[in-house]
Amino acid sequence: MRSSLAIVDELRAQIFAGMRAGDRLGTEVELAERFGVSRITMRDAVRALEAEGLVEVSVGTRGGLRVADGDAGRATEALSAQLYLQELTWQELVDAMAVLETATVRLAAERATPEDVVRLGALIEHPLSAHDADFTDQALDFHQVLAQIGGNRALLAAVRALRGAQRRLFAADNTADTAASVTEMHGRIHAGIAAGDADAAAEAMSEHLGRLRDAAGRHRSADRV
Amino acid sequence: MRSSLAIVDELRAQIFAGMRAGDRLGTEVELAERFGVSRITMRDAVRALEAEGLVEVSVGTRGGLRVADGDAGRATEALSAQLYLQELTWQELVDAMAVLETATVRLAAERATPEDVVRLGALIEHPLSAHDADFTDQALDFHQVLAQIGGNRALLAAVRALRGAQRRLFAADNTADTAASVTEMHGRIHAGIAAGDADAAAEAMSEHLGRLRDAAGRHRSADRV
DNA sequence: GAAAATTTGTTCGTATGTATC
DNA sequence: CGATACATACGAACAAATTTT
Repeated sequence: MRSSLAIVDELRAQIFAGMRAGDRLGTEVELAERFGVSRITMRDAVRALEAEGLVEVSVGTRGGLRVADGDAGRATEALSAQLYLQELTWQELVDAMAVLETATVRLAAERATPEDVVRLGALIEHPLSAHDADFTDQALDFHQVLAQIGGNRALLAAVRALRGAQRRLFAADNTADTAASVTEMHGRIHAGIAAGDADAAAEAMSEHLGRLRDAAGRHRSADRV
Repeated sequence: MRSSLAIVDELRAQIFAGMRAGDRLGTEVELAERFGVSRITMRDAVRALEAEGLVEVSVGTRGGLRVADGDAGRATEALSAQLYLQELTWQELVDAMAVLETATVRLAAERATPEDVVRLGALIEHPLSAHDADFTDQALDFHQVLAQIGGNRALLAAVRALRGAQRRLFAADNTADTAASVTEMHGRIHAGIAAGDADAAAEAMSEHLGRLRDAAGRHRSADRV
């Protein structure tokens, strides 16, 4: 058994037992001494904690380890990678999208500022064509910004975590038809958000997802994504 | 800039460019040579990839780095920690729960096997009292098993990711009244699942969440969890 | 702005534990 | 059981970055 794992567990527990973002944990050398290991072993633990997004490391005087201020980005990417590796079924993915996206689009419609409307609009202003490499990413950005505008960080993280699986799926399924449909539906969703009409936006989202489900889902509902 | 970070990025990209669980990435020494760094620097990258749950490391002949088979558990815990550190608002948490739990309870009602019903029932058979240290954990287990039965791994991961924030919140809000309400509502949800009645189960869940919202939410809707 | 102090980043060499054949 | 391949772990040292003086 690797001794750095025990250190990771102990420091994680320490953080959860009341520490807050920004609190100091000490330097590599101090911690190595405290746990009675070499600096190399301590570094193993530090890298793991850092990758988990739990600590931040800085060099120089007053540097060392600090409790990270929550940035779910890294952890969300890791979860996204896991869902990708787990090879979600098409069914699981569209179901999860339906649940999350109809919720975030309603929140977004209720809370969008004029700046938000502009930011969202920028993502549909210059629609890409189906064979453009960035097409899928731009479309996914639209949904992510929607979740951002919704303002619920837990739901935003969930939407982001789907990205890995979505990319694999949608990139494999890019026809001119679906691209046109996506562009049209995003436009209607944007209009609903701009008008502050949650029902209209949710209705457009629902139709958008329904089309995605029909277009590719018919012949692969049991397939892995 | 740390060179191990570039290595992490490159290997992550390589994994996403078509590799699958179990595929070999090489040994530490091979990879260190390939990237032109020392073994220690390579180890930094390995620890980070491992903490992200992307690779698995084994010793001995035929050992080295392999692409991990997706186990979302680790990444989900990391995300849970992040949402904890971000200090979600009470509002964000109950909204996210409402979205996720009403979806998973419906799926569970549709798909539960007799064994699932028994497993879920075991969690409400011996209700704990409010001052019991495990009360909150048992209640959260109930929701988690519900999501498991639902069979959607993306939604299950999202439900699990809320756990850190939920624990902090509910543990601080344990009165005998809420405990009684939780026990009663879980019982009704279980009955709905057992009967395969998605509407009844969803209705009970909705009331359950509504009570939680009312009970503690009145005086702290803007508070951090 | 320059020098000093602090701390991580990186390297080499070496020894040990562990899994596979 | 022995040989091999591999990660784990240690110590000493220098380079690079950052903050304080």
